[in-house]
Amino acid sequence: MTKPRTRIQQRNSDVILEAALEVFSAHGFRGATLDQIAAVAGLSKPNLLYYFASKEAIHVALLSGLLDTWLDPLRAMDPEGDPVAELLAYVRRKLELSRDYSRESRLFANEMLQGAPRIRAALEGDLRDLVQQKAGVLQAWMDQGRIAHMHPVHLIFSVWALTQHYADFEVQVQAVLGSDGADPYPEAAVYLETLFRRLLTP
Amino acid sequence: MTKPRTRIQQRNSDVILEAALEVFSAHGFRGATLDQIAAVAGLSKPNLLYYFASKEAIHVALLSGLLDTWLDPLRAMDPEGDPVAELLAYVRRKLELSRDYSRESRLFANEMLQGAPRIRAALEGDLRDLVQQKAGVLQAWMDQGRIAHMHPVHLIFSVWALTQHYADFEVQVQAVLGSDGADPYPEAAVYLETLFRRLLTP
DNA sequence: GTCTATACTCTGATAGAC
DNA sequence: GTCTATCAGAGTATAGAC
Repeated sequence: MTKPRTRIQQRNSDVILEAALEVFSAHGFRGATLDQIAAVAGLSKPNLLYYFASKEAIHVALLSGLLDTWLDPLRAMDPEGDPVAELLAYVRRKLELSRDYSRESRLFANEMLQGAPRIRAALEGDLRDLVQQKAGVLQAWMDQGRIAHMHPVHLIFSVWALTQHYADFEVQVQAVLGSDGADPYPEAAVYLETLFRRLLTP
Repeated sequence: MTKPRTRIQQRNSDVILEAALEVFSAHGFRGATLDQIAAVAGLSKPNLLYYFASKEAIHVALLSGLLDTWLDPLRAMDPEGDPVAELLAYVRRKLELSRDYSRESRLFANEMLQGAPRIRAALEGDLRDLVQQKAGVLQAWMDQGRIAHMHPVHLIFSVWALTQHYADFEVQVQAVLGSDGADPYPEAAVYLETLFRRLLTP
């Protein structure tokens, strides 16, 4: 990862990362080539390697920080708020992430499928800690009878699985929902709100 | 795809496909190399290419037929049976697939993430038709008041997303659920049965 | 900072002996 | 049918001019 100083350097760095996101998310790490990234970025291949030490370095730069963004909606879940409202807001924000950052979702999914070689430490550290902490919050809400009883960690998994599905399996969703290129997200938002409302009501 | 005649040919074909599944599911199509597959299969690289015309041919051989296996549990959902029981049985069988065929699940997920270049036709044909047909069955059950009202296609997506998550994001599930290498599937089975029971009850 | 040219490695596929 | 040896192409990274 480079440490850009000037505006031009910052801008080119950003252009490269944007192009790399496009290519890595669509083809995976090995499937992507520097030629493709350079073409999308509108730069020459050696110029990419002037800003980043290696292909691997570009990939790492993309992944680091992504997990944080990904977990922000969960972090935002307020123990002092209304349980059902907090959870529904979490689901809604997570679905918006899937819609607005679907490439990031697929990049992350690619990494998971391959055993998370580059971010396993973060999974077993920050991610695990945050989930366990929020699971405690959920458990307290259940004990107070404010939401229905269930395994709190699997409940969080459900939010992830159901929302990310629309980004990661976008092709399949489109193929099934029809020939028309209609946006499935409004329907999904309504559906998921209904699902979680029914699930959580004590 | 070769057409094996003798038992030895059949057996080597199977050994190659098993090795290829192992490697492709862990690294994706481009990430996998014939050297790796040959090593796992215990054969030489040219010998692989005696049985299959190319790397691509091995991959296609794996994918074709996989979709069928994957959809069998949905096909088995009986319009004449008890709605809630049929759906819960579907969820249970799908979760068992995730547990017993997690590599196949990841192979499939890899293909989806990259836009399903090799099976898009099947998605827009057989898959779409089956889902639409079963969505009709679900809709009828809802109209009869036997299960709660919701979007039937998204309901099917939910089954897929929730069950496949345990195979595709296995690393993350393990990382979060703990240091102990405990099997998350029994818990998941109980959790998902509760979830769908609550969701479906009118 | 950016480019052209190129070195070098990896990998899919083939040739040909046995 | 299976192997060793090898080719040809792709792809990462570097050298060096401008």
